[in-house]
Amino acid sequence: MGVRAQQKEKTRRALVDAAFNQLSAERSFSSLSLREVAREAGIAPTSFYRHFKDMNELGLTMVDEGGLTLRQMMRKGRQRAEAGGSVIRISVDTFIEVLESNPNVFRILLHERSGTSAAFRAAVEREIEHFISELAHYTEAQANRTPELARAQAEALVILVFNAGASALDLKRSERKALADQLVLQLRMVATGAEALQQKMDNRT
Amino acid sequence: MGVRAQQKEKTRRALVDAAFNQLSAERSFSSLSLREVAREAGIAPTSFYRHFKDMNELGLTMVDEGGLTLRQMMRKGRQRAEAGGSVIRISVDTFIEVLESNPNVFRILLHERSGTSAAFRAAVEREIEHFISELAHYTEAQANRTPELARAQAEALVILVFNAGASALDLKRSERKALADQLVLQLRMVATGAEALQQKMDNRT
DNA sequence: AAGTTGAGCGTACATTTGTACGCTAATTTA
DNA sequence: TAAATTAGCGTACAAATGTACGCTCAACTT
Repeated sequence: MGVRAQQKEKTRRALVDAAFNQLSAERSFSSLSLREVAREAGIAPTSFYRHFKDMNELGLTMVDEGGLTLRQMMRKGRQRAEAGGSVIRISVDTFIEVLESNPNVFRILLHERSGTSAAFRAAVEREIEHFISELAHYTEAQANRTPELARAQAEALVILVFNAGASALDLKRSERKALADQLVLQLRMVATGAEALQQKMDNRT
Repeated sequence: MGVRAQQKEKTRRALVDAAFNQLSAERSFSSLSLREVAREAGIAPTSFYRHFKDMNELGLTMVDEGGLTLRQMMRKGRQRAEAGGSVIRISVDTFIEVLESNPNVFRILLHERSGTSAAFRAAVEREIEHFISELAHYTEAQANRTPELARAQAEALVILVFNAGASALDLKRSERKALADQLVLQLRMVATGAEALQQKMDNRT
């Protein structure tokens, strides 16, 4: 890669990072202005356009990138689970850790999921869908579920986890422990219930 | 109430209604400007302040009012369920109807739940909490659950329902049917799972 | 009847925003 | 080496926003 392309990439990163850094509990992506992001990245407002068509394009980039980061981290955590122990417990703990080290990635996904732009909502849904289908395949193989049931189960699990994540963002570290415990209980409910429904169906035939 | 107070109340309503009417899939509350709302309500921008300290105060009013509306409608629907039939199925159908006739009430709750203002998030959480505790009490009595388990179950149910609601807002009527079916399945999972966990606990003693 | 209150208005202003346009200077290409 | 490309900048402008201020006049109070 030439010197020029390298520098361009660097500036682009600066923009993405600037945007991520400006996110907080009080500041959503859609409340950021192009000028603010450019200012934080240390470039002139008009230079922004050399990298993104508009703020929307930057936001979609962030969603994609964020979703990828999250999935990579969760996958790493899953390897821990293979060493033995409760899959649910370990996954929840991993999730909380991921959440704590990437709160802003999480925030943009959560907020734009119910956001004002169809493109954003679709992008977030796509990321969540990745989680769901990974999990559904896992469960289908592991627990011998009907595809339909596996899908419904996986979706329920992911939704509960994400929602707990949203709550966790507003909690102190000490309160997060209780939240995690309650989440584990709920996930067990779903898993147990899915198992029971599956057996009922199997016995019918 | 005097003529004067009556007129004031009327204008206040016009403001609240104007704000609700401007909400849509493409327009969130936080993207509304004070001037837009005033314009739609047919008053001068500066007159807005005779009714609300700022847009924040208007928004909180809308959340409270919206939550109340939703709960009243769901309660009415529950009476239908008492006539017999699956509680879950009837509740889900009621919910979809409520959603369809009040999409904007729903939108503001969903969006501000992950919003940028702590006051908003707290207000929405309060409304959701109402749903959860109503349901938890119902389950505790009906199905003889531990308070802890009843709470976890109720929370899981409400979260799944709200999330399905968020998805439903983006769907055509025909696709909503499938969504409702999947939701029913998930709710049954939780209910069945909770029952199984409860029995396991009971047998331990 | 006289005085007070307050809802609604119009004017005004400082800020912030997105973006069009044309320039510069360094890198890349030929 | 000469020509072409392009990242980044500065200037400029129209549009929109929140809100301060002071006025009016109908409704209420005394």
